[in-house]
Amino acid sequence: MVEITEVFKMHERGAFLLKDVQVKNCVKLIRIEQGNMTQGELAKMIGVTRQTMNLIEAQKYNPTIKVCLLIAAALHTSIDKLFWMEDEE
Amino acid sequence: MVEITEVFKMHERGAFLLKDVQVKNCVKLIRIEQGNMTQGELAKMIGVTRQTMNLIEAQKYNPTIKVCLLIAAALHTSIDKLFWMEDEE
DNA sequence: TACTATTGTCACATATATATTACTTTTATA
DNA sequence: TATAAAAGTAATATATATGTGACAATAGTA
Repeated sequence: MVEITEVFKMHERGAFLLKDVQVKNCVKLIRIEQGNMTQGELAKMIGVTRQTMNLIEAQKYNPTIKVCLLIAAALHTSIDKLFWMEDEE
Repeated sequence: MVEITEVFKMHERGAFLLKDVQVKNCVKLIRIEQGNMTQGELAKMIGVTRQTMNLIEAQKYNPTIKVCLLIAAALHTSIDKLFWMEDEE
């Protein structure tokens, strides 16, 4: 896992971070911990489909900040604890 | 401004939050405070266009978590400090 | 005032987040 | 084991985030 300060140094070297960085999340872990709700329940709470929630948990989507804020609220946590950046590969 | 706990109570009442909630941010304020860089400079650092950064600061876009994480890193802060939810209207 | 940098904005094109429907695979539980 | 619930996934459609190019409006500065 790359620290934010480390990622910041990357672009100081001139890299275009948007393409070099990959977003990870622990939504599934926290969903199970927090009340053990299902993907479908969480999805319904925030107003997206179960399939969308599935893809977000599988880290195949780059969700919008709106959806992320709603997930964080539903799981009683913060975005900073749910999503972070890693190096590509 | 609506507290996260308050927003959470909304969906406990059965609301579909995705359509009822609106995302606000203070990117422009923090960009000026943090080294007084321009929209164009910030955009280049994270690899989006100046126009995209302009629309994000004007709160006309619902940016992806990836872009938000990069903005937070570039501005030496966290997503939780840059983005929050408010009631529609 | 004049000149320049910065910001705002528009029209159009493209990529992708999300929805919908349906099906298979896995997990839990009787 | 058998059955159902949950999760994974695929195809297709739609909405929208983002890119590109251009130009107007604003702010800063000589």
